[in-house]
Amino acid sequence: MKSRITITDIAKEAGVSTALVSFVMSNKAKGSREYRVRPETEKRVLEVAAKYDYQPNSSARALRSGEYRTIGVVLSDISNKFYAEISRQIENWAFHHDYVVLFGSSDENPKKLSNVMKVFKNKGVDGMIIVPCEGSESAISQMAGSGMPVVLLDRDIPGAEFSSVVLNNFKASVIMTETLVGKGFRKIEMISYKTTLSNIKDRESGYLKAMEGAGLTETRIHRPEYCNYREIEQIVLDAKARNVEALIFTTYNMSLMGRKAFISHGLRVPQDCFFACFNNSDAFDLYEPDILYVKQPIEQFAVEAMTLLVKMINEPESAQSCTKIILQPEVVFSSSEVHV
Amino acid sequence: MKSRITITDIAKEAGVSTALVSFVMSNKAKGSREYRVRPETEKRVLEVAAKYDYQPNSSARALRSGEYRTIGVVLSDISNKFYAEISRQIENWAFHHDYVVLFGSSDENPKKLSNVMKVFKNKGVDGMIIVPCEGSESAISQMAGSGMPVVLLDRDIPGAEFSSVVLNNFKASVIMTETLVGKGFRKIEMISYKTTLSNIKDRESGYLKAMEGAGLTETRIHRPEYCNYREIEQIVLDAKARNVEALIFTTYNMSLMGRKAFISHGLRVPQDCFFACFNNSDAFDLYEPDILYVKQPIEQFAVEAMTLLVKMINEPESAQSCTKIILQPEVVFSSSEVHV
DNA sequence: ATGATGTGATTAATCGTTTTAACATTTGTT
DNA sequence: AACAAATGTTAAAACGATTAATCACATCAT
Repeated sequence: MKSRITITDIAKEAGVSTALVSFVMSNKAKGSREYRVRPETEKRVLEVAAKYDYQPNSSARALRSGEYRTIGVVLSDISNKFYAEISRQIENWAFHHDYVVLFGSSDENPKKLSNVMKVFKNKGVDGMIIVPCEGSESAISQMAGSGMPVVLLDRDIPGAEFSSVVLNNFKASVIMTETLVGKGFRKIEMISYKTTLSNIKDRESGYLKAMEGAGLTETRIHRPEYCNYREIEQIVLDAKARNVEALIFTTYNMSLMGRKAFISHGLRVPQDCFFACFNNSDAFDLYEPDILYVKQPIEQFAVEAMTLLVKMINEPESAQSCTKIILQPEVVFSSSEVHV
Repeated sequence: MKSRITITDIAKEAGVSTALVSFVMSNKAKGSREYRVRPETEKRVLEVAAKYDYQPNSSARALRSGEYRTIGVVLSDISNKFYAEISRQIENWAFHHDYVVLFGSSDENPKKLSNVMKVFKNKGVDGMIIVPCEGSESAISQMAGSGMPVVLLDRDIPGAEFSSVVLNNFKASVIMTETLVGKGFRKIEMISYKTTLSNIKDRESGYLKAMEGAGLTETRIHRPEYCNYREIEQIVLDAKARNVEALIFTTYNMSLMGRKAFISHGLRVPQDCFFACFNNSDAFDLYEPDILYVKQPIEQFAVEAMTLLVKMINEPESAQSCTKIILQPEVVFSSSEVHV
């Protein structure tokens, strides 16, 4: 039973000290004047390491150096398609940058979010990417305050000093509304919900701003109490009765329920009422080429967030100043393409 | 700048040795005769630990004990809805059992799968849950052979001695086919693809078996070369021309393309041709209450796999014998319910 | 009184790295 | 030639836990 081979084995076989092996393996400052290892020694060590497929023990490394090369990601729900896709991109980035990712879901529950963060911190992560939920500000604040690099994703907490990567939801909403106006619709309403989170609030103000800009004073934002199907259905039916020409749904789940209501009651797009939303779904692509939606730059979300986070990790002084990255939205019509 | 507090701090404050603190914290064999700590001492240690919110450093613990309390999960693609939902359940189970989960995607590429497994092993996981892909047998074999507990999920590799948790795909396919026969269809065909993976092969044999059982000799399994939309579309159109009464799609992606083809060419379900598949989609629920599909027991997948894996981790002797868990399928009609 | 047994707690080695400080050796400068 | 600076390399001390071995003491049967 040959057990795992260690740095000592390599050092012995290469005829050098463990320190040298460590220097070579973690080729810190390689190329700089600081890196002082004779090329032939380096070659010898590398050869031995390769021969035994030596990989430094990450626990030992983490224990000694305090670097984990692990990122914690807390989403509201990883089974939500949007977050699942972001997770995929984050994982991909991490894989290519020698990081490893822990995923957790908050269920939109601040207590759960706080617990998951604690578990991650305790487990040892160098930083966290968080999709904040309603009421999670203090927990996140505490975590960031304890020195943990944190980047908010998708949603920002207005007024709070966190680094974040979010879509320009305001602009997206403006473009979307203007597009609808451009198609000749005048009676446009929005279905949203009561929240303090930035992404939704920005979508609301974008709508109002664009309506005002178009000289349309008749605006309306519905904010159902529980956001369940019955409420959404009621709003849709009511809108139809009042001859609303277009409905904008601000969340993925509500837009799914909205589509269901449309279909159940035979509302056709675009003839009866136009349908616009902020996240695409297979369901829409498949059946309705005339839906307007915001194309989320999934990969960019992941890359920007990870890059920013890693920078904060590596340059603690930069971690103090908070950086807000705002991604450009793209508003498109459902492509009718099936992506597989 | 107060740094992380350690076991030594706790020991000092409680006036005991670090060993004692360790005993108390990891209350091994609590209750058994082995656990020899005076209750009042234990209480004192616990109080001090609570006071400082002490959490043992997991790197140090892992380094010394070899236990990571971390599971590696390698799926084909975490952004695939089915796997995203499984991930959610796995994460949930882990959270409640004090484990943490690393997720990775193989992209159905055995080389990538092998790399991700290596990264996970090197990072330190106690065991892995793997969705194998075509050609990954040797890599998984090697990993399992090196002593790493491994449980296959969703797909099994026929003939290989791996523990696994899979659906009874054969039975699902039989039920599905019988249901279609029961609805009066006789000309039923299947759209599958060339593979060695168990789940697909079982679906094929289930279909053939049920058809034979019903005395229907006219069977046909299509196996498109590249499984792209053009091929699927062609098969669907051809089937329509030949008055095929029902089509069974064996994979999620192909069923999406199939639906697309149905819709593009105005085929209605059930009037023109019936549609059956093995994974539900939002898209189907939303628009077609008459689709037949296999309801995958998502939570059971996760719970069974994790339970089995943890058992293998904790009882190395049991890890030798391979356990195959077969989950019961449920075949249902698209519910027309929107789940949010 | 003696040795055996049981109980509660401690000592110190160990896990596999990283990293600081020091040690040689070579090179460069005057 | 003498000393400084640069270049390679190493010894040894961490990092923060776990755990085998040991110890000190009390209890108890003989």
